[in-house]
Amino acid sequence: MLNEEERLDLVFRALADRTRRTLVERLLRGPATVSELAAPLPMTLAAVVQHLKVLEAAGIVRSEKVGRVRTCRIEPAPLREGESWIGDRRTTWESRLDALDGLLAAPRRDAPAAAPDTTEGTSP
Amino acid sequence: MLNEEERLDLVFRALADRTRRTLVERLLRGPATVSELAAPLPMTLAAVVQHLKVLEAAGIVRSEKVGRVRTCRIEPAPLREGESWIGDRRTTWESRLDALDGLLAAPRRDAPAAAPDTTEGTSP
DNA sequence: CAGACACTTAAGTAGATGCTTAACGAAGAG
DNA sequence: CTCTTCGTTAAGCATCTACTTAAGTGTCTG
Repeated sequence: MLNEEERLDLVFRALADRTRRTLVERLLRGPATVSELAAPLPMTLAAVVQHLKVLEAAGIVRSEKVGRVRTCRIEPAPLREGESWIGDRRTTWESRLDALDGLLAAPRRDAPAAAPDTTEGTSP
Repeated sequence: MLNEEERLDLVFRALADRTRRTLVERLLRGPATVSELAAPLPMTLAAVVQHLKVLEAAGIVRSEKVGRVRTCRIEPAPLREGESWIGDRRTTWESRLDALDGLLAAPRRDAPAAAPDTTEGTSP
């Protein structure tokens, strides 16, 4: 199985291509066959199949073949994982800013005066 | 200037690498110089500089040189843009599922019976 | 000034990506 | 059974990526 870092690699890499994002948006409206997905796109069906493999490797798309037709649908969990990774970090960032704000807005006499910059800096 | 699609390409591509995600996490704790960022990583400083260029191209990191030292910090807006792209799509997906749920849970006699599958499908 | 320091840039390389064409396999339709 | 349709697979190709080493450029420091 894949660990979290590997899954994030695959999810972000999958989303880092306009064609693949277009495929995702199409699939949000409902399942579709490979041909249906390829039809509006300015490339060969073979190329679309390759993009779908990238999305499947990331777990974003699941597909099933019936007869000669493969039907694809979205699997939302990996998208949620990518969204959360960013969201968690953004939250960290924002609460760090709030903490700094607090320090600047209500400086206490008994606390050390505000440092010139932020939290970090390699100590000598 | 970059349009939205190009910005998303750059943001997701920037996040699709474990080393760059590590750099982002380090910078969330506060600004850091190039050497500080490179120190814990198992690669040359030159490689780290190249990763930082990718992050800067995506707008995720901003940096400023004072004397011979370049200090880097996070710029949260592009992260938010990536997060929103995913979030908006996930919301679409979830409300689509809710709508389907509603149809299945409370089928009305005066409405057409539930279709075998979901919304879409190329009509004959 | 000399030398260390903090990058910067350039060139090279192995491997991945995003496509194409082309040949094939298997399922339905006439 | 033949012909299309739907998809798969392989090969090839130009480009991009993630590094490396090596040779700079400016900036402090003693």
